[in-house]
Amino acid sequence: MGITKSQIFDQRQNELAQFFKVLGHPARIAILQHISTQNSCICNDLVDEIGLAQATISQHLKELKSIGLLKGEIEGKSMCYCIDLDRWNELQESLNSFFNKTKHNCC
Amino acid sequence: MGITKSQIFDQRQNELAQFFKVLGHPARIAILQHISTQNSCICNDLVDEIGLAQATISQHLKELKSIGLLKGEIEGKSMCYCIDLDRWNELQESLNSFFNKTKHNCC
DNA sequence: TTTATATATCGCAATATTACGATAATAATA
DNA sequence: TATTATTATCGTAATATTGCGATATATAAA
Repeated sequence: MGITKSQIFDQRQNELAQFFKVLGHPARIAILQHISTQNSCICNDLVDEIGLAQATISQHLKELKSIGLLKGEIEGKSMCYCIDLDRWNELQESLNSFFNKTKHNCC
Repeated sequence: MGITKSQIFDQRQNELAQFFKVLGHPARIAILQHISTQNSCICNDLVDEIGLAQATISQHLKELKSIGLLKGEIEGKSMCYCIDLDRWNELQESLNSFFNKTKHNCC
């Protein structure tokens, strides 16, 4: 197997899980943290900073883009990757909503 | 490869990522949601409710236990799995702290 | 135009995850 | 004690993820 049975869950559950999944890698956490400490955010910095190969960083950036957390603009010969603040806040709310709705104590 | 280079990240980054990773599967989201709607929380219910095999549910429960989100007590011949509310709140705070510290706009 | 720089994508190998049937372990019940 | 019910674990197959070198692409600079 190895394939997640997405069809037995609803869209909200799949989306929420996908979002958590993308954040579920230390390199992607580190990338977000590094970007947030900078005023300019260029991929090349990340390769030196994080210590993974350029191809690997590029792949992680792609996943962060896939859930809308990063937006990238071409700036000269490099890319300017930044956190999309609207999406960031939206996801934080979405996630807090899950936490607040789900918490329950029975034991 | 396929192996995450945890050693190049700090403990906080690895922990945070691990936490996100465990929540990054729709079955585990569904399990938490289902448990939170019940006063008694028994694994056997989950198998019918979620639609995955008993062995699979048991595996997912184990992962949720691994980050402390669930606590289980033996109750007769079945298990009572519940959300550990202290840990739940702790993780929610930890996660909000990450979101609040990391958000930044440069573009 | 040529060269250098920056990023994305492809292809692959190693490892991890997901799912499940079979079976073990444990406790209640007949 | 034998049976039934519930959950955990083992073994395995299918698929996904991680990471990287090689290469393609695109822009700036020489």
